[in-house]
Amino acid sequence: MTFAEPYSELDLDDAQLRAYFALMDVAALLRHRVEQQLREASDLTYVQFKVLARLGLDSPTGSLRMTELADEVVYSRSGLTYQAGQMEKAGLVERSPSPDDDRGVIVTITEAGRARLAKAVPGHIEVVRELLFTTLTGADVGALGALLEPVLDHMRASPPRSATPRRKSSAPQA
Amino acid sequence: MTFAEPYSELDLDDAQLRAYFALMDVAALLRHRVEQQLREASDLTYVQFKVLARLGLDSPTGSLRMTELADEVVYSRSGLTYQAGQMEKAGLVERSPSPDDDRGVIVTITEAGRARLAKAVPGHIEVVRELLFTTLTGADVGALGALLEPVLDHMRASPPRSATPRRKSSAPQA
DNA sequence: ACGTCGATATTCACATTCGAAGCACTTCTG
DNA sequence: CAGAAGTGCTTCGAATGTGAATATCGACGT
Repeated sequence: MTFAEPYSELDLDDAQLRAYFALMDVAALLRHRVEQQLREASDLTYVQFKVLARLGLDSPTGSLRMTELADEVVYSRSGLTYQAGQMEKAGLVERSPSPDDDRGVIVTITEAGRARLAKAVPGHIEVVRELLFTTLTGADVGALGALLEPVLDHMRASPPRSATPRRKSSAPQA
Repeated sequence: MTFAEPYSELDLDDAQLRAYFALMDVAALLRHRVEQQLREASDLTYVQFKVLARLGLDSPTGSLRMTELADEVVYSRSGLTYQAGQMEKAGLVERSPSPDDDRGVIVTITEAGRARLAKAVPGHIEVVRELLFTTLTGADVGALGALLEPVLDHMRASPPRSATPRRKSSAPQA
């Protein structure tokens, strides 16, 4: 895959293309495999796993607001509403109105949710270790993280989009 | 997010967790932004863009078999059938029976498809450059590719799954 | 206090994807 | 060559995710 030729100024060089494709493909494949493993071993989606992990491992109280979860796990509010519904039906989480803010909803992991999470974690880790880390040395892993974390910060900081600032277009005609 | 505590043996160390999450989050965010940009600028999906790029830039003849495309772009045959249908309806590709193999189908990019691709490429590159490459030096880019490509090879080589080889289970009692 | 604006969550219609089943053709085997 | 097994693609049903529209509530200025 080469975007070459007619776009000289805008082109990405070969190393950039390789890095870009490798990144996207590795992540997509890894996610696909992880998803399979979770489905078979614990009947969970990757998204559901992330929700449970966030609630059960990172939150002292075991609960978080819908919005906060949505921003981390999915790219739309409605997507989380759907998943929260599914997981509530399955008894993995509970929804309750926020005490401070009457329009807020707080999601809390249940005991069953914690159990499911505990059941899922080892297999999940196993897949990640096998697929992602067997070919990487300890130094590689450190380097990879060091390379990607600034990128992540940059992405989170940059505005979602709108107004692609085309260089010195004094007045966009129509 | 820490998978720590009760899974000592199976745990991932901190550097591994950070690399794993950074990788997944960077890829997910990048894909989301790219998808937005493509949608707005050229009314294409990421998947559709990949199909057009593969056909229009990598293939001398501008055509490939369904299966080949499916393996690269999506994780199921039916998924590609759907997209091929959409793109054919939009006039971006054509489907014709394979000469060698009467059950095979060959997808070919049309002139309109090439035009759409040409229209989409610069903006796509712009987003990738801005989001992924502004914080990386030339050396970083090389390192990232060098780190990830072996991983990709490893993943593609390892069997999709089935029979999780549990160490020395002499006979699976079914 | 009132009205406006922004934020929160949900509902709805729609698009995309997957897996299983089915069809048509090819290849292998006897 | 005939039957069996395998391939390539499509159809179908179900699951998931998104954005737009909606309803409710909080914050703020007048």
